[in-house]
Amino acid sequence: MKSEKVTDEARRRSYHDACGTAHGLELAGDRWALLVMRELMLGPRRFGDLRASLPGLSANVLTQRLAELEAAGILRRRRLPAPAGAQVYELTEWGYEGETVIQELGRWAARSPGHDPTLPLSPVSLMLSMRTMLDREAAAGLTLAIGFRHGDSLFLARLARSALPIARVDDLDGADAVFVADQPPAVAALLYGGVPAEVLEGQGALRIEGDREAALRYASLFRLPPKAGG
Amino acid sequence: MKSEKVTDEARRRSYHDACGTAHGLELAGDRWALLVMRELMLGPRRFGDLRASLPGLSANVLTQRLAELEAAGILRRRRLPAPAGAQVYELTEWGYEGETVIQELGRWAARSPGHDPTLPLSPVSLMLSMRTMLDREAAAGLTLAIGFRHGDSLFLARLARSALPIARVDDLDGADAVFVADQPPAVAALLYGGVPAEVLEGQGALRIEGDREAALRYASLFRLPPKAGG
DNA sequence: CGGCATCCGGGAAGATACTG
DNA sequence: CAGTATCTTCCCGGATGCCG
Repeated sequence: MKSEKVTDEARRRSYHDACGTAHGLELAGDRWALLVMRELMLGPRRFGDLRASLPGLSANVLTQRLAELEAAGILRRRRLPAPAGAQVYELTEWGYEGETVIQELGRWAARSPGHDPTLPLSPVSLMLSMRTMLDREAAAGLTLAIGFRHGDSLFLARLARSALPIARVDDLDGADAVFVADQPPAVAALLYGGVPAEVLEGQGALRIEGDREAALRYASLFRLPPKAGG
Repeated sequence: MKSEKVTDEARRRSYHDACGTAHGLELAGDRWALLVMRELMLGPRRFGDLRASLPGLSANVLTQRLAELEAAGILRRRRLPAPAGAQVYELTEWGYEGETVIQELGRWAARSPGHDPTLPLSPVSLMLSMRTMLDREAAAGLTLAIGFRHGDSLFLARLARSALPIARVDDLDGADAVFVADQPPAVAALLYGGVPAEVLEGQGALRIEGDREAALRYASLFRLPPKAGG
C-alpha cells in the first residue's frame, strides 16, 4: 500500500529511540549540519559566507541543511533591513545553546591521535576554539580585550572573570591589542602549537598591533588537552 | 589520472578542517556511530547485544561502524576468558570520555519541540539519561543505592555527594530499592513524565522492591530541561 | 551574485539471505 | 551467535541552469 510506504519513508531517517542523543542526531547529525551551526555561532551569516567558510560543502547540500535546521527550529532566515536587503541565516536562542555540543565534541576529538591541527581553519572556528580551550585558572583575575582581524572578519574577545565572550564587530577600537592574520591557522599555531610570535611575524603570517605584552599574555592562556592513549 | 582519484577518494569523508568539532564528526559522525558508543558506555557488549539494543541497525553497518571505531582508537575488541570465549567490544579509556559528548547532545536535543519521549528506550540509554538529568541540587546530601532490572540487564546506581556512578552488575544485593520494569520507558515515565508510580504498577509496567520510600525519593530527583521556544 | 531546482555518478545505508 | 555477501534504495557531492 502506498500509505504504508509513506509512513516508512517518514521513518527512514529516524532512530525510533526516545534517547535525547538519538534525537539530537536526527536534528543535527546529518553531514555538515553541525558545522553550519558552528559557523552561525558568532552571529548571522549569508549563504555565500557559509559556503566560503565550508569549502567542500556544495550549494545544494547547504540549501538542504539550512531548510532542515530551520524546520527543526534551530535557525531562522531573516531579511536585513534596506538598503542591504540581503537574506541572512541566524540561530534561534535554542540554536545558540548548541555551542556546548560543539565544544564537547571538539574537546573530546582534539585528544584523538588522528587530529591534524595544521589543516585550514575558519575564522569562526578559531574564535570558538578559544572559548573551549581557555585555561580558566590561568585566566583568573585577568581582564583583557583582544581583537582579531582575518581579512574582513573582525572579532573582539573580552576576557573578564575567567569568562570569554566573543563577538563579531565592525571596528576594534576598544581592544588592548589586535592580532592580524589572513590565515587563522597562524593564530592557532601561536595559541596551541607553541610557535613563538616572532617566528610567525617573521614569516609575515601574523602581526600584532597595540599592547604587545597584553597580546602575548593572552596567547599564553590556551592549551590543547593531552592526546589519548599516547 | 587514477592516482589523483585515489587521493580524492581518501579525502571524500574528510572535512579538511583543523577544527576539533569537524574531526569529531569524522570520528563519530557517521550514522549510528554515536549510538554504538552510547550502548558501550556502561561496559563491554557483544555483537548481538548491540543489535538488540539498536533495532534498525543492520549487521553489515554495525560491523563497519565497529571496525571504524576500533581503527580510531575509540573501542577495542576483546575475547572473554574461557569458558565463555565470546568476543566483546569495549570502549578505550578515551572512548569512555565521549560520554560528555553524548550527554551534551542529549541535554540539548531534549529541549527540541520535536522530541518524542514515548518511543522505545534501551536500558543503557535510560541509565545514562539519569546521569545527565540528575538535579544535583536536589540530590545534595542524599546517599542511595538503587537497582534496576530490565529483563536480564541489572544496573546499580550509587548516589552519593551529588555524583551518580552507574554500573552493570551481576546481582542487586547492595541496593536500598530496586525498580523492575521489562520496558525501560516505564521508568522514564516515572522519572521524566510525571506518571505516578501507582499508575505504572497498576498497569503491571513497573514493580518496586525494597525500600519504597527511598525509590520514590530517588525518582523525584530527575527533571527534563524546559522545551525551547514554546 | 544569491538562492534554489534539476540531473547524474558514486558510494553509504538498509534489508535479506547465506556461511562458519 | 557472529558476522559476510548481495542487492536495492537513497544520500552526498559536482555541474548546470533558472530566476530575482
